Amino acid sequence: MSEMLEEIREKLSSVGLKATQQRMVVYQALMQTMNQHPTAERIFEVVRPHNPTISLGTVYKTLDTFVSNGLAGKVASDAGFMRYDVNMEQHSHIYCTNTQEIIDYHDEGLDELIQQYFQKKNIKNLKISNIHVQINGLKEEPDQDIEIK
Amino acid sequence: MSEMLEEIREKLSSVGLKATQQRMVVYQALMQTMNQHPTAERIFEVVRPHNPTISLGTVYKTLDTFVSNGLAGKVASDAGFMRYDVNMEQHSHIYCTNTQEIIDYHDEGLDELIQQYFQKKNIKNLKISNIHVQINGLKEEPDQDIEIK
DNA sequence: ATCGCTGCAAAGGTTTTGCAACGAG
DNA sequence: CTCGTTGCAAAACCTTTGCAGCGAT
Repeated sequence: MSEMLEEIREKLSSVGLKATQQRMVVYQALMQTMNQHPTAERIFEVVRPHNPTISLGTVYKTLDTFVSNGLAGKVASDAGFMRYDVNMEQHSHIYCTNTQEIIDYHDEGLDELIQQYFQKKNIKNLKISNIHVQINGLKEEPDQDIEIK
Repeated sequence: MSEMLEEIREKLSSVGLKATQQRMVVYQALMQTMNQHPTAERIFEVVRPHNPTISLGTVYKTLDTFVSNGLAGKVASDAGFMRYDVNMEQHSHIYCTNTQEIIDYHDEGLDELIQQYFQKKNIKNLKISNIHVQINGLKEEPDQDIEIK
């Protein structure tokens, strides 16, 4: 079977976690639904059909385990529930007001620009760990993707 | 008494809302605690002593009314509850990892810089409505304020 | 064999809702 | 007077917790 399973297994053991069935499938589901920035419930829906005995509580626990071990991120959505993200690289988000999508946006040029801006500014008593840009907007053609050149 | 009450009354009627006692005091509390980005519960605590009959449910309803009428903003905190903000000008937030504070940060230079950056970039199918910068960091001296020159 | 993980169900905390009584315009 | 607003309590919602049994190392 795919070497992806092996990769996940390694990822888990690299942070000292047992490679249980549940963790394997939750991690896979996170990867599959990465661009949806899924909720715990969503992961549960994805995983359940092929793993009928997994419980929602376990999904929550598993996701939190990933977060504490740096394998995933967790962000509060404005609708009041949590969304998870396996994309651990520095990146920003584009929120589509009309389609409700959250699109990952990685742009080194922008990151550098902002870093430099703050270096020039003289900020006392704040050690900046990271900066996150949230772009709100709407798709003019909801059915089509956003193109960035 | 202060002309502030009159200002609030006007603000309410300008969006077509009745100036009830409860709305008046909730709005005042929002202003008083502006820099704390209060939760509904916090507003309730502030308001309750002087208004012993107001209920938490009313605070929630009132805050939501303000949000739908553009009188306040609502943001999900990473701890899983909502925080409210009467500062309706375009502004960014500094999150202090150690003190849990959320500090308003308004910087036209930064806003312009980012606007220009995106104008130069050629983005198709996205109409940007606004951009919000979230700066995460920690205070080196938790007891003292952050200074930005 | 051990110790951590899972599943279940119950509890927790925040926010919403339904409805009768109230009050601002 | 009228219709929107309030207060209360119950419900809804998402997430966490406790614990007995299970399973990965």
